[in-house]
Amino acid sequence: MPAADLDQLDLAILSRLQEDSRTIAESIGAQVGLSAAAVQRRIKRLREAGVISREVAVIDPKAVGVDMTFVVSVEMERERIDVLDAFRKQVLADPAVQQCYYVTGSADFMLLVTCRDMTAFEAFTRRTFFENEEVRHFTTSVVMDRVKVGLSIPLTGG
Amino acid sequence: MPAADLDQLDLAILSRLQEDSRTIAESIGAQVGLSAAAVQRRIKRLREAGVISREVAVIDPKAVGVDMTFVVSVEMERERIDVLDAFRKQVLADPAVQQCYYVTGSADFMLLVTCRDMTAFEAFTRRTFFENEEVRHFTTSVVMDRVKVGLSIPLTGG
DNA sequence: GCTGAAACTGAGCTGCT
DNA sequence: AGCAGCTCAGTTTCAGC
Repeated sequence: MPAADLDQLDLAILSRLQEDSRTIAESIGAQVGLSAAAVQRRIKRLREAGVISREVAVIDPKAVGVDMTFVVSVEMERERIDVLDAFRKQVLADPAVQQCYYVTGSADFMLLVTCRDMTAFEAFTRRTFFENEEVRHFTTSVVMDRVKVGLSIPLTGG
Repeated sequence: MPAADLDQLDLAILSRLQEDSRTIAESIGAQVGLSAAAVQRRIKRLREAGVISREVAVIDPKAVGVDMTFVVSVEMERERIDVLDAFRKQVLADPAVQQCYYVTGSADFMLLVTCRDMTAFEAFTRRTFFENEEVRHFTTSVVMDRVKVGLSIPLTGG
């Protein structure tokens, strides 16, 4: 859903909601100079237009005993559409894979993987890479610190 | 806030909320076999305990005219605490940086950067890398496809 | 068209059992 | 934990700009 025409008020509303989706409309309205009802109407439109694609709870990984994060770059044997699509489907179905990007450069895919422990990660590498003939090479980096974690979009400047 | 003691009901609730934080308690209760009030009480506890760290709106980048994503690996000149901390602060303050991880391996940091266009990305590389004496090397991969984008935590198995 | 005000609906909260 | 009532945010209606 590309290029909905958004004015400055919409951007201000989005900016607040991507920080905290539970912010009440009255608070946003007070900031941007709109009534609560007007803000809610805009939010509803933004949702229906797909500008707000979803609203999610972010869970502290440590609290649920998932404490390890890995950045994995993957190089496929051949860049064939069916091979790439098969890999896409595999990572989409794998709950350990938080994020997957198809990228230019020497690597084909960049993965962000979370696991309970090293054993779980080894199980992941086996099912994802070693048992896949089409994976030529993969490189793992262990995340020591999640310096910044977000899905926020830069709405101003950028 | 590590290792709150969560039972299967809590995990089921979290599982729903990290997909859609607007799911009403009654719907979750019907699924897990709890009253709406009980679900709401648990959600409140999960928030207060920090298990649910935040609730955010996910915005479609294309809808706001931000259409380019990059994966950037960064190698610092020296691994000194003050140098690393300074870089941390810089990326935390930069709205173009969605995610930043401090990692093991040849690279020191992995960044996920979103920009409106190539010009904006060039401006980012200048202010972040070229004007920073401590950055030895950086490698950019252009994201061609966001195969999977999420912050969800694998609550089962994993 | 989009706004603000007010009435309506519905979900979250709280006290009680 | 469940139930019932209360509270408050979101929704809809309406009139006005």
